[in-house]
Amino acid sequence: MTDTAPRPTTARAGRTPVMADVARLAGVSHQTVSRVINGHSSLRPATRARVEDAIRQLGYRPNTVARALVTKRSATIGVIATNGGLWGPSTVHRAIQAAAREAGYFVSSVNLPDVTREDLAAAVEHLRDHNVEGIVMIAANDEAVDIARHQETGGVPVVVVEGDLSRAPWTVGVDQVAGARMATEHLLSLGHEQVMHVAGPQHWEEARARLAGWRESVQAVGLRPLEPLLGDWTAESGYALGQALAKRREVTAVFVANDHMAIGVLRALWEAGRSVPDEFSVVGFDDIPESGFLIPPLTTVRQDFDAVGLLAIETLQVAMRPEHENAGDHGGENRRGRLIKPQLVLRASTAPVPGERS
Amino acid sequence: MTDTAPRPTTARAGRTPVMADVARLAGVSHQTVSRVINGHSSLRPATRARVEDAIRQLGYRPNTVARALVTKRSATIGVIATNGGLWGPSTVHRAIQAAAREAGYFVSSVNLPDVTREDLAAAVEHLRDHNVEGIVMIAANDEAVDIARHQETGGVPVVVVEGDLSRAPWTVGVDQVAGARMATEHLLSLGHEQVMHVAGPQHWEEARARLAGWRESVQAVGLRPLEPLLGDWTAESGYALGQALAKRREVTAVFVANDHMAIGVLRALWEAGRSVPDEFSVVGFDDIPESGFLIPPLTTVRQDFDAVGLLAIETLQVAMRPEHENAGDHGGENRRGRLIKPQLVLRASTAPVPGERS
DNA sequence: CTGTTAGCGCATTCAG
DNA sequence: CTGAATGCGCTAACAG
Repeated sequence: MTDTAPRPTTARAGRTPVMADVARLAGVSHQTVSRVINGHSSLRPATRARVEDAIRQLGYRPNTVARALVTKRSATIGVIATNGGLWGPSTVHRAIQAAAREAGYFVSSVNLPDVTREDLAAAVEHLRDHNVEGIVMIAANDEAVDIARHQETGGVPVVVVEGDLSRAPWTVGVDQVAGARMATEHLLSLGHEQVMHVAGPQHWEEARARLAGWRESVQAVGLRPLEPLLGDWTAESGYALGQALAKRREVTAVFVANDHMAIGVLRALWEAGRSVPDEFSVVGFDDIPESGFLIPPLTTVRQDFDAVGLLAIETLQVAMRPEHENAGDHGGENRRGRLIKPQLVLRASTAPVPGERS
Repeated sequence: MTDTAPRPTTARAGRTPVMADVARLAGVSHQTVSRVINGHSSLRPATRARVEDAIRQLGYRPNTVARALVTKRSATIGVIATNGGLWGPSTVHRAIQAAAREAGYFVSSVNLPDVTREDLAAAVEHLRDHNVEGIVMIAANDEAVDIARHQETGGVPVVVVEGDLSRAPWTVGVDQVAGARMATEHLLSLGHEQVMHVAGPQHWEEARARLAGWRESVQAVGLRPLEPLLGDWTAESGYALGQALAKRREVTAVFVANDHMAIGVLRALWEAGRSVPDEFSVVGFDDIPESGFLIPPLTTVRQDFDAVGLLAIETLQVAMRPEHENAGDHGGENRRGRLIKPQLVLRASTAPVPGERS
């Protein structure tokens, strides 16, 4: 910017060195430098050493932007997060970042406050503009999955993180239905005659899956499922729903769709004087770090988010391979996905129904 | 990739259109296209309209990578988060993303699991490689601030988010000391003879600032501060420390450095049979969404993270202006920063000391 | 007001 | 095994 007299035959001081500077110092052409950087095999060890020396001396670092311009690759993947700071999605996000770094990818994230179709589309465009090689969508609501399914990404492969393999060609996640069943069956096995469900917002696939798992389990023992209570993932909604729940003396057990809502439920039950677990059993979902320290410590379903992150990146790498370029076109034939099994964590918020010994 | 016969005079089908394609369609030079895209003023409305039409027809989108190569700007800012999923930093992170988008920036984030000097340096390099125009560091521990202070960023301005203006040239954050004082003074005003402090990890500036605020307040009323209990931000550590705390009958009030630890403290107190707030008062810090639904609802200090995010981006934009290029060289002369005042949220976990009417 | 000429920093043909 | 040309898609001077 400020050089008025460029000196073409020598590295200009104070400027970040470019490949040509290295070449000059090593006494080779700039292609040769390019070759050692990209680990080309056919190079005399001596020249390679000279070049590497020069690189070190100059503190040269390849310009990723220039490289991306010519290769049309960027070694970066995009992440679209559509969560509002929820613990689960945030944790997955971090796990994905870590896994991506491990795999040598840079990651660019877009956090969407609202999850309208337009915002989502804009995020994809944004990421495409930056030449991302693949995209991971976290906490996909229905709109997000639509975009992924319809391949409205200009050929950029998308891996969706959710608990239903049937909606997008590439999916990874935790088996939500299985988790919900574990929770519900645990409650049932304790002798509870009915198990209520405090559900998450039904435009989230995870919420629907947990509800489905609960319903299946209840029906499996010949019961007619109660009308579920619908929350929005927050402790506040859990509290409101918990107040209603506390009044229904015939109910003695509830499976709450996440731990945050469970906190609200616990509070409402406590306020109403219904002792947990003596009179009432509660199971959550997520195993947030605080769950073991609530009053009482919460029995819940743990999801291995690190595994999800790893799996997401692995899957994306497969999806990015050229032979899968049109994975979406096969209407599901080409589907690949894997769900991780969750785990029930037993704590003090569940107990046999009063007056029973199960 | 697969075109074997490029047709130089016409837009190749199936390829994403470039500027030249638009120019051809509009019957102008590609430079003119560049001008309408960059909102140049001197353009005949007619030509501009023709070009815009062509852009729309072709669905043309400028190639950001190519643009970045020549302008050395990228319209993206980097965010380095060194939190392990803590609620505060994560929330700030989202707020920053939102504010950056609003300001027209793309953001690339790097989440560091470990916060070693090397990792931090690597993250900075990573971001520089991608031509970020500025960097925001969240939840800076001491190593992070060192890097920012010593300008080891190759000229890329860095804004640090923390509660101490004196450590880095550009800082934004919440006034931690003020928040801690509000919490402690509230407890003192309730008539408690002593206020204990459960502190965060002392290599975090926030933790030290909250401790300092507590200590100041205690000393201000002529008391000798007790030896603080040191935790690590987690509910688990809060629980362990809370157990020790419960045994000390002379203590009736505690200011806990964050809400997560406070959850553990609440649980330990409850287990030990020390009723909150009747026998014991507890104040937290953060106001996580669950705080109002704990047993009992937690009195705490709320930080306006959205404001922090906005301020961070504003500050970064100032720092990125050319005249500030060497802000770090002035050894503090050039310092700019602003702290946002926190707010005490009164709930049910605090009450006058037993047998008093304050 | 618009077109022409360069060149950003690199990888990719092709020659030797 | 290495070097010389060519161009990725765009913006920045300069002309006109």
